[in-house]
Amino acid sequence: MWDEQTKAIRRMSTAEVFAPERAYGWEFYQRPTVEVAWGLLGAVLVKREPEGLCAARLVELEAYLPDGDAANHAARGWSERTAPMFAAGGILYVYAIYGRHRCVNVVTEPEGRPGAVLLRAAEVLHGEELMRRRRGEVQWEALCRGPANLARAFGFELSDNFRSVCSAELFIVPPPEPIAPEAVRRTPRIGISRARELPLRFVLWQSRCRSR
DNA sequence: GCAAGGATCTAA
DNA sequence: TAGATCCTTGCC
Repeated sequence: MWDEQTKAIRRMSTAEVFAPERAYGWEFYQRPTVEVAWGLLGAVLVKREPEGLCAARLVELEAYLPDGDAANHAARGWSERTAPMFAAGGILYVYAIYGRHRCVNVVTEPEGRPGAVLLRAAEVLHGEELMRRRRGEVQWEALCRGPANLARAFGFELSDNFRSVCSAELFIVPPPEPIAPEAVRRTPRIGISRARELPLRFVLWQSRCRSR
C-alpha cells in the first residue's frame, strides 16, 4: 500500500533526498505551529552520525500550540523541562515519558512562544540496519511507528534537547512535491487528557507506518 | 488489559 | 520530600 510520493522518494538517490542544502532553515520553524506541521508532513528527517545515516519520511505529527492549548507541557509557563519550547524555533525538545520512553518534538514559533510539533511516526528510507540495532528485530513498518519508537530508532536522548535541526548532522528536507490536502487526515491528539477536542494530529493516512 | 518505570511537577 | 502525573510500549 504505497502512495505515489513514497514510491517517488524511494526511487531518488541518497544525494538528492538527503542534502543539507535543501533542508528547511530557521525561518521555516519560527512560524505558527500548525503551518510548520503542514510543512513537516511528508518531509524527511535526516541524522548523520559516526555509526551511519538515518533518514525517514514523517507521516504522523501532532501540533502543540503556544496559546489556548492545555495539553501543551508549557501551558503553565516556563519550567526546566519545557525551557527548549520557549527558545526560538528550529531546535529539539525531547522529554521522558512513562519511565522508559523518549518523545521528540521540533520546536516552532519565535523565541518566547512555546510551540512544538511532536514526531509520531515515519517511513524509514535509510539506516534500517542501524535502527534495528537499537530497536531489535522488528518489521520495517514498525521501526519508526509511534513517537517513542521513532526516538529510539534515531537514537535521540534527553541530551539532544536544544539541538539544532538546521545543522549538517541533523536537518529536515521538504517533500519533493507538495502534499495533497486530501491525503492528510486531521484527528484529535493521542494520549492526552486535556484539550482532547482540538484536531491537531496530522496523518498521511495512506502510509503503512502510521500508528493505529 | 495493564504494568513498567524515570523525570518532572505540585502540594505540603 | 512524597505522591501524582505523564504527548507510550510491549507483554500478559
